[in-house]
Amino acid sequence: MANPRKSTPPLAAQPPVVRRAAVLQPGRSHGRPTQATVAAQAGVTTMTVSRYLRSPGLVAPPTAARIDAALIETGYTPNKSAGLLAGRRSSIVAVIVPSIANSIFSETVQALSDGLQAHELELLLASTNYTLEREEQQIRAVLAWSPAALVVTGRRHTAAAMAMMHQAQADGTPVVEIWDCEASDREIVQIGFSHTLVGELMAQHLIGRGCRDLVYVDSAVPEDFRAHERGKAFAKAARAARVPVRVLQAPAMEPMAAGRAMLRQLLAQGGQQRLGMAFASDYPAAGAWLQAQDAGLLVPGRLSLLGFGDYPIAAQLGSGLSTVSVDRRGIGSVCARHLLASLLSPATEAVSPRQRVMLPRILQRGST
Amino acid sequence: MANPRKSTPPLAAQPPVVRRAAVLQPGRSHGRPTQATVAAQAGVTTMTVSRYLRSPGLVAPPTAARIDAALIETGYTPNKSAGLLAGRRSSIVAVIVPSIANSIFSETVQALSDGLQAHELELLLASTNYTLEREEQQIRAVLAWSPAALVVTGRRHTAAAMAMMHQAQADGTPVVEIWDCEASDREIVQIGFSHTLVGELMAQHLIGRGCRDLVYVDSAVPEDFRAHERGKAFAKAARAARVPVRVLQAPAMEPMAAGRAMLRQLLAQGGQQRLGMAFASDYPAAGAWLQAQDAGLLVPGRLSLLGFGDYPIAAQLGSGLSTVSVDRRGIGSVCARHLLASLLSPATEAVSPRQRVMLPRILQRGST
DNA sequence: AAGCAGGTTGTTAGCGCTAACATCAGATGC
DNA sequence: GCATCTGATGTTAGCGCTAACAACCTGCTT
Repeated sequence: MANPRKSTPPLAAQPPVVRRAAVLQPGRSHGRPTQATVAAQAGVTTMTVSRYLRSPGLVAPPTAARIDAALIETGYTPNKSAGLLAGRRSSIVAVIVPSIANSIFSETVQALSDGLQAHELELLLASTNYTLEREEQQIRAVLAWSPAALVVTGRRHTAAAMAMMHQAQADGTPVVEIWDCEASDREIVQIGFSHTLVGELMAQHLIGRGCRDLVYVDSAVPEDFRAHERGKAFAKAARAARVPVRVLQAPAMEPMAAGRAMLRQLLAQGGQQRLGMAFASDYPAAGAWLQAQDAGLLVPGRLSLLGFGDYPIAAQLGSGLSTVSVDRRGIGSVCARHLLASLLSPATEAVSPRQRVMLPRILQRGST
Repeated sequence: MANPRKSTPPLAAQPPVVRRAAVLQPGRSHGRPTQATVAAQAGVTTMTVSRYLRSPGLVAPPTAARIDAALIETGYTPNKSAGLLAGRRSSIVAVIVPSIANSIFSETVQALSDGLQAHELELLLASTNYTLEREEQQIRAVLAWSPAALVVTGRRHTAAAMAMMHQAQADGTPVVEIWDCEASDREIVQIGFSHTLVGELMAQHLIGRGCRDLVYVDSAVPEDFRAHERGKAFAKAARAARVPVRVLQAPAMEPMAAGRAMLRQLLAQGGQQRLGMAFASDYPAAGAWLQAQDAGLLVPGRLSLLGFGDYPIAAQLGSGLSTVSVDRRGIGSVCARHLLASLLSPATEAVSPRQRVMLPRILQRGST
């Protein structure tokens, strides 16, 4: 196979420096340096480069030094797609939340991200805008990246989404549902808390504080199932205690403004009983608190306000807004730990508890 | 090469149904159905399946129908890694923000995500926790996925990060800096606003409202360069107008609480001039507003408060908190549009404006 | 009847990387 | 001195998909 022409310069003649543009075929390559570029530079084969990158201990120190130099000189960046395709080891964790902007989830995502970063896992984030249909699409889309794990929000999904989740789990991909913890007949790990329990606690607290007319101000978002579920449990618990209760849907506007509007509306209707209002989140509750203050209403005398989420604002309003504290960051960090554990030892995954229940707590402050 | 043994069953003998588990080699395949599975089921080659998936118009209707059926029956999920490797067409947009939890960025990310979703682009999100070093790592990590585009926050980066960004851009990957718009000698597209201008506007506004003692309450985060920059410009503008000015760093605590603490501290120091406080964001400003109210301080008589960001809370506090409105969602949607445009026609990218400047506006409300 | 356009499908090769095995020198044991 | 082992590197073959092109089959022209 040697070139017959004598005048051909010997192949061994070291070219000065292997440059970026020196692509072999102009065809399909995109010009970025690959392991082959590095290998040529270091005078080894790609396998040795690959080996060095993944387990440096396996290559001899002098070779390692040459590869190191070549890595720097070429400015090599690994190609994860190729690595994933060849090695079937993914470093992506797919996370699907209803909303990125909503701080209720973003803190959980942040904690999850923090927990995974140390282990070189990256986040593929998708939002559903509170739509099951969109969630199904997003699950389908992220699964195409063969993620190392899949994290979804809540326990309600379309049938197709459910099927994909089970399929993924059967294929060995850990699947976790966060922010909910209820139905336990399924095989999906859940990390969160019971929204039914939250609703009950909220009702009990307001009743215990002497409220004799209860209102739950529900989320205006149709597919915010968890808020609705809290409302349902709230109403049920109130009825069980024979306290009049209404579940009202907040108007579809900015949450704090919606809280103000709801209180205005209720006050316009009159009623002399001690009113207890529970909200789907602290924001409308804070709005109502500000509205009550502007109206000179006695809180918690005439009106008790109870939020949900323990956002910073709740602690800052006057003597404080009572609320339900749920460990938003905790869900993310527990999830991260769970994923790391089951990725490291897939066998134990089936054994580990199917649910990680976090306990919501009522934080009583000045508003109740 | 034919098998010499006569008794070998003919290879052409059609197996009843190609099932999931029927992998050819037990070796490296992971069992998920591939285009080959679908192709076998539909009686065509993988190329036809691939073609159908990407441009259905190119395959004959009867074939299309068979492939469709096979797709459903096998439950095929594409493998994006393989597609990316073979086709060099990425559907990932990498976004790097200082913090996911911070709603200042999450709304931008949400808008960006919304803008990209219609075009089947997905988000690879990474957060730097306000560290340039971490940002560099994250850029390196996301580039390994050959993203279709790279979005980073701000214009300050490590030298290595900068080099990677320029390299990526040279390789044809659009790179955008969001949330800043200042240095224009570089080749990176910027979408945002001038934080210097914001600082000047804030100072001018407070001076114009009669404040004769100015304070800028700066972010406690060391690498929140943009907040510092607003503070610097604020101080400079105040000095130019010969108004006494201080730049104080907020204590490292929850932002609203920090705002309260700062006001307490300032009041303890005395001073009778009309005090004008500007904040790095609406949250500490809101904290100070609540603190002023608790202390019975006359706002805006004795004290003027000016926030930044126009968060919902600013509009809800009593007669309103004056603030600087910046189009957080707008940055994301403009960025999405820009990316889509330059991905569709890479040629025009160089021609298009290097900066998309958004204008901050002072929203005067009850607090100034 | 040969040729040719146009639509449909197949063949080949390779994207960049890694698993599994093969190779080969040098060190060790008996 | 020869088998054996060990450590370092190379070879081969693919992961699942797609670009480029080749092949084929109509139907239609000349």
